[in-house]
Amino acid sequence: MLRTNTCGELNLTHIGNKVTLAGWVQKTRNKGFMIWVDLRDRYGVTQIIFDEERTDKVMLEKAQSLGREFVIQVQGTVIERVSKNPNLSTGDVEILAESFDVLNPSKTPPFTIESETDGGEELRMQYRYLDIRRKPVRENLIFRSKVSLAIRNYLSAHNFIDVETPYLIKSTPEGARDFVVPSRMNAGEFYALPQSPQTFKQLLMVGGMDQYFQIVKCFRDEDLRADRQPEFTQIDCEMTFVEQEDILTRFEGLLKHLLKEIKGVEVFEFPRMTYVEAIQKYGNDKPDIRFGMEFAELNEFAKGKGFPVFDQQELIVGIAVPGAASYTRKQIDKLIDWVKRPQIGANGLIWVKCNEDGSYKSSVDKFYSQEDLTNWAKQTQASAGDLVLIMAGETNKTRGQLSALRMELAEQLGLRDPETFAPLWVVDFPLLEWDKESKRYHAMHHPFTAPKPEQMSLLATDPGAVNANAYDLVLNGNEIGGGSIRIHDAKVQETMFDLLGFTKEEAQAQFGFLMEAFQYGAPPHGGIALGLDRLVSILGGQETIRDFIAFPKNNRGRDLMIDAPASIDSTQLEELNLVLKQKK
RNA sequence: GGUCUGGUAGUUCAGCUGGUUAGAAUACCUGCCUGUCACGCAGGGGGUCGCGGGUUCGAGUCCCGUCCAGACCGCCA
Repeated sequence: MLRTNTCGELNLTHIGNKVTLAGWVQKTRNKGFMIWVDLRDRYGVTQIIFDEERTDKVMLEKAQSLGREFVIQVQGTVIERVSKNPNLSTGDVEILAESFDVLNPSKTPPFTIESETDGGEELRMQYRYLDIRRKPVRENLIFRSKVSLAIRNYLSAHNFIDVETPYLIKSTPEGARDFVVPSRMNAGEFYALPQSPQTFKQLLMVGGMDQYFQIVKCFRDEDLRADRQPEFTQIDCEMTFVEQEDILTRFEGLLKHLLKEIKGVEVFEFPRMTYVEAIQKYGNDKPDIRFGMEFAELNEFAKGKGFPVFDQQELIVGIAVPGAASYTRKQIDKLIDWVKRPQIGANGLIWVKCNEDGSYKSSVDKFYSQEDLTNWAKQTQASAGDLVLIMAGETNKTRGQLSALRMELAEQLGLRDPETFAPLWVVDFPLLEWDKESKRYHAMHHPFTAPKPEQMSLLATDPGAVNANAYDLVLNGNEIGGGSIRIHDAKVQETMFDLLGFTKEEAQAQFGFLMEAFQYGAPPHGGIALGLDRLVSILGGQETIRDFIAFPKNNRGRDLMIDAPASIDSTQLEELNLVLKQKK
């Protein structure tokens, strides 16, 4: 071993010990008569001291040349500090250096290796190995490892078996765009990287594995966001002989376990909300319920009073913003500008101030009486001092816009406390979704999702009205997981493919293996997949997942460090049968 | 595919309605400093203002194009 101790463990109990430490030079402080070196490793920082009285002259001089991020090995004695540093776990002691070696010098790093670095995003990604030396990133990765272990422990304790499924599989047109891998040995043919191990985990159930899990990379070739990477990690699970309730209970248990183990937070039973309710009350299917501001539909209280802007609209809907009645004209105008931005695309915003004296002041006083405004306030559950904000327009669009406004206001008002955890289940998703562009139904979840058994007959008459045994786990306004009870009957699966516009031949070509498997005693089964990156970042109190991934890609899918993707040479292309060979 | 924001010293940024030699902080280098820990003090080096074109007597600043980065919409079963 090149060291006897780490840089994070020495304290007063080690006084007098001869130790050898190895690590990176975080910083040197040179007073001439004395040089302090902060030596850093994964475990912490320990101060090394060289001084003109106790240190050999040659060594003192050599210590002057130590630069940031040099890797050194130091031998010395643990001594008590004259002036201690309470901010450091090792702050009571220091190492009086007796000898040291530079194991490897370092160029001056392009940004400071500090918690509050001066480096921008792009540079940090380009030199990610330096970025990972920084405490926040390092701790995020350690945190992820802890969460991951807690998940394995919980699932193992509940009899789940970890099984690996293949990465080189077959492309299917449903769902996200696939990443594709050319096959050298099968000219002109391609593998696809899995968007999820969906069919394989179902086949594991047919194979009698009973309860499966895998913490697994999945790949989707779609545009990225702060919380979306082209390759991401899922906690993929499937259970046999279960109903929806069994899965909700088990995975509610998992999240409770994580919150308790990792955050020390006790959460009681998760609320359940239907998809329809979520859309009506929050304008989206992943509501943040850490705060109120629920939607109130005001059609019957606002139409027919001679205000033309409202009269012609499909939906009039409002929210009460707590304590915002004191907003100035300027502040309100800023909100109106915000919703009018092309990203939101609203026409405007009607406001009502609920004054402390019980009166109302609004932007539409010309059209509405105090009584009307009282009704609006009542519907939105506004109390004195609140500001009611109202939007109107086409139903889906308006809900989406108000939902964006609700989140923005909550952000501004500090209602999105990262250390508060408000999980819930959203249930009863529609089975199918009508796609205007392709003029056909799409599976809302995926094509293997089972319809509600009692609605089976509707499948033939009114498929759009059928709900699925599908559910999402939502945490603080983020979808962190989703799943369903699956179809295990070959005939039902065939009907489903038919509804989704597959011909018999297409269904057979793409999913024949699955429908065949269903004919050999496939058991009822269902499952769920949770996004690990997102879950970890939310538990870690952050919005972007990138700093919980060791080597993430940027918003164009590039790895700035290794500079991928990159072109490949013509020999490789030829081998893969991607270009025609030149005749010689 | 679209909308928006940004690109100026190693780095993070400032630079007004276009006007002499483009600044600050930090990092880096040198010197000083008897207990530092965001050390302090004095000094120094460091710039093709992303790239290309245009307008102008004059462009970091205005216009067009382009590249790069970030956020969002579409997309993500």
